[in-house]
Parts: sequence; structure tokens; C-alpha cells
Amino acid sequence: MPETEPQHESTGELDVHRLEAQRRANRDAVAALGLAPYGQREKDLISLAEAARQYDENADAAFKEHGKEEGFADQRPRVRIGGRIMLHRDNGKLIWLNLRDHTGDLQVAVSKRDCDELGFNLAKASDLGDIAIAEGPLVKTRTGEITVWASSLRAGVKSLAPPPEKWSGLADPEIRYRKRYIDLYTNPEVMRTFTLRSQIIARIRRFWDERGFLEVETPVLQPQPGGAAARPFRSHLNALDMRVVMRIATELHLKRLLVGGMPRVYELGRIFRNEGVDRQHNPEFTSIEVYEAFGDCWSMLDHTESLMRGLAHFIAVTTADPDVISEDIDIRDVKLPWGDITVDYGSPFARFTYSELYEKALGFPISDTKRAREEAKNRKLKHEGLDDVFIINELFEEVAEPLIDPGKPTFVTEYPSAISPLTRPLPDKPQFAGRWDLFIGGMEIGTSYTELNDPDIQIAKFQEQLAGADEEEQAIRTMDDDFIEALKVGMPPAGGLGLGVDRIVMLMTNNRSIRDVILFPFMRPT
RNA sequence: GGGGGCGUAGCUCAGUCGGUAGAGCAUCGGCCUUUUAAGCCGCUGGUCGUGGGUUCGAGUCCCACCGCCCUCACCA
Repeated sequence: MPETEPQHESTGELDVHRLEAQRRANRDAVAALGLAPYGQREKDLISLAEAARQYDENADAAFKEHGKEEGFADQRPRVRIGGRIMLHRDNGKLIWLNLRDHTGDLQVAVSKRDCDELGFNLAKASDLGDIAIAEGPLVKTRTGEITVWASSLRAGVKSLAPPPEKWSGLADPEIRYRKRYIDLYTNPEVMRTFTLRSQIIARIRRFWDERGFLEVETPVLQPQPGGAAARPFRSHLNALDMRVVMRIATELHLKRLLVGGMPRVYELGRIFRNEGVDRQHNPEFTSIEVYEAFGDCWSMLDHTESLMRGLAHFIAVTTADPDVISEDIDIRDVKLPWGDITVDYGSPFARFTYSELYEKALGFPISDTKRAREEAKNRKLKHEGLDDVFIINELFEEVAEPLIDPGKPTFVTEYPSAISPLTRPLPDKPQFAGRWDLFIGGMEIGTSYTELNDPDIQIAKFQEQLAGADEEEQAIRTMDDDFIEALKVGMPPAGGLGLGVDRIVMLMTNNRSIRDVILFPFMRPT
């Protein structure tokens, strides 16, 4: 840098935005009052919703009538609360604050007459977005709003960043995803979605725990990918100078645990797939896989239906306040909104075989491969050089899947064996597999197999797959010899299940984009 | 990857045919002890996503790039 006169007279302070500079000045004013602008440990804080529930109509009325009489005993409940200042109405000697926490909003009145001087001065120096700690009795104002009539107000934390506009809030989806910390406090429905997400995941765990399944953890870093056909993320393990990939499924390790003698296991965790990013796909997402020795895809179907119905019931009876349950709803009547439609989780889920749906959609049986080829050609679907079964599946996805009623959770059963490499073929018709896929709201939510446990058939199916892989696939995909070894040791017959947890949360919270149910969705760096 | 849309004050958004950059809220100053997006008076605040180009003159037209949204394609 050449030596020149400094453009500005002093420190980096000049670089800060004027709005931040004003807030820094207000922070110093708070410190000058003798308060710690960044707060401290607070005892006996209750949520805003809990505080509002403690309001006592009779005590309030008694105080209003007799409060000024000699010897009157004030029975109004007193509360200590903390929340972010969302609105700030300064009437001179009476300041109204609207605080917000994860349970909702609550009004606080800071009166020069009734609040201590420190608190009143703090209210004067507060900015929107600061967090304040208020203490005082619960009253109703003459417009009927439950209010904490502050006897003291203290600093929770100073906010140096100006908050979004008080009425429109934060609307820009890009900032909402990149700065979720603003989105969460600004948009209560976002807080509700993520509160519910955590509760849904807790309930999923409890569901399997109560049925005797053991939660386990298997490797994320692996020498080779397996259990699905997605492209993995690659990394390098320096200590051993070897290539590693991040898991694209948990299947092959969980099955090894069945071999080892764990009869019922599940793993709920993050999966990584190096593929497209869109409204239904994030590069890292959450799945749950479940395995049950001596079960099959039908035992898994029963589990899955009660899990989904139970989750939907939980959502249906949960109000905006996560601590409050609304009047009970019969589980057989549970319905949830999904965009423009309503999904019926209460009635028994629909079941169709793959062939049934196929024939209904195409008008000819699945055995008529000649017509299938013609049809694929007419519809300009991929067909050149594809085996019959893949052409049939193209047609199925293109024509039959859209026929599934999005408002009716639907199991599609008996998929072709050729597209189900880890699945046991049906004994009476081996060209079809003991498998189902669950569709709800137009999305594929999960899949389940009667697991293949014959090592010789498994080897053959792996080899078939390898032969069909392109060069890039070949480079990362090798036979998982150890998994075959495990099958040789003997894996009990089993049912297996995989569910997309993010998609379940989307359905339950009525969010159409996966980015709205992942706290920090993947974003390109700016 | 294809197509479409968007990017302007801290936030939400206008900006006509190419002619000095606008509003509301927030901020700042003043008044107000029952407000409800409080109200009233006054004042601030801009690298118009980035970089080029056309033009006497570009937020506006053209090109490239960046980011986001929608959609199609791809995706066991």
C-alpha cells in the first residue's frame, strides 16, 4: 500500500453501517445504566405461552377494584419472562413492548410509575430485536390483552442488527435459508415447523423403541458406497492415504447386524447423495432404515402404516403452541392438508400391485412387452437398448404413478424383481419381488423389502448390476465382498424398511419444499 | 443442463417512452401513562447484484457473469 492520507479519520468503526452504529451507541447507553448489555444467567424464566396461561381473571378484577385500598393483598400471579422485542410503542411515560419467544408473543407494559427506574430507562434505550427480561404481575389491558405489567426490566442481549420490517417480516427466500436465525424468530410458522420436526423425529424413535428395535450407528465414511445406486461424495483419508466415500444408504451395515444376531435394529441419520438439488432433494438428507429378523415386507407394511397414522394424529391434535394439545381427534378420522388437497391418514391405506396399476394405466397387461415397447416409443421415453423390464418401469413411472391418488396414502406392491436387487423374489412368481413403495401426496415416501438372504442370488444380482453400470459408476462401485461373506454366515429372513424423514416432515407440516424442513439447506456460497 | 421470472434504502416494495432515485415501516430528533402494524411533527438513509457495452444521458436497452425462485429434464 502506498502511503497516503487516510480516507477516514479513525478506526474500523467508520465502516459499520449507520444503523449498527446507532445500536452500538444504544448498547453503550445500556452499559452506562450499569446493566450488562449481553445479559447473564436468569432463573425462573417461563415461556411466554406459559406466562399467558397463568393469568388469573379474578385476581386481576380484585386488584382493579380494590388495589388502592389499605391492606389489600394482591393475588395476581407474577411471572419472569424473556423474549425478543418485536414491537415497541413509546407513549412517553408508558412504553409497550411486544416480546416473542418460541411459544408466541406477549405484551409487556413498562410504566414510569410502576417499573423500577433502571427498567424504565432500559426500555427507553431498547431497540427492536433486543432480548429483554421482564418481571411483573399479569394483567389484562382495557382492550383485553394479557400483559405483563413490568415491575422490572433487564437486558437479555443487545442486537446490533436491524430486524426485518415489523409487518411483512422476512420474505426473501434466499435470506430466509441463508440466515435461518432471522427466519426462525421472524416467522412463527417456521419455528413451528422445526419444533414439529424435532418432535416428529423423537416420536419416530419412540415408535421403534417401544416395538423392541435397537437404535444403532453405522459408518458414514466407507471405502465404497453400497445399498443404493446413487453417486457418492468422495473424500480422502490422509492417515491411510486412501479414497473414502460418504454413505448413500445404511442398508448393508444394518443387515450385517442381523447376521450378528441383533434381531431388530434401526438407524436414523444423515445420508449423502451427490445428485440433483431441487424442491425434493438436498445433498444431505435424513433417512431411517429398519430391519426386523423373521419379518417380511408385510410386517413392515403394518409398522409403517401405524407409524404414519400415529404421526399424523399427533400433528392433528397439536396446536400452534407445542405444549398444548387440542381436543382429541379420533385416529380413524385423521386428515392433514397438503397444498391444495387433503391427505386421509385415518382410513386404511390403499394397496395396489405394480401390475394392477400398470394395466389400469396402460390398458394392457404387464406381460405384453411388445405393446410396452410400442407405447414407450410413442411416448418418446427411453427405450433403445433397454431390457423389457426397464421399459415397463419407465412406463410405470410415467403413466401409472401419476394415477395414484395423492390424497390417499398408497402402497404399491410386487415390484419386478429385476429392479429390486436386494429383494427376495416371491416364491410363487419369482419375476416379482417381495417389495412395496409408499406414495403420499405425489411423493415416494419409502420402500420396503422382504430381504434377499441367499448369498448366491445376491452375488448374481450384484454382478448383473455391475455389468449395467457406466464407466463412472464402475470406478466407484465394486462388489461388497464382505457383505456377501456376511450372507454366507447366514442372515435370518427379514423385513427391511427405508423412509425419507424429510419428506415425512414435509407432509406433516405441509411444506412443499425440502428446504423448508431442513434448518440449514445446502446453498451455493455467495 | 433447457425454458421462464427475479435481484432497487436495514426490511417490504414502486420506478411509465432512456432524462435529477421513490413510498411505507425501521432508524434519528421532538410530544404523549392503556397502546395493538399506536398516533402526531420533523429529519436522515442508495456501489439500483457484479463487470462490460450502446447513448449527450442507463435502475430502465444490449452482452457476460453471480445468486435466488418456478418449471422441464436427469436421478433405483
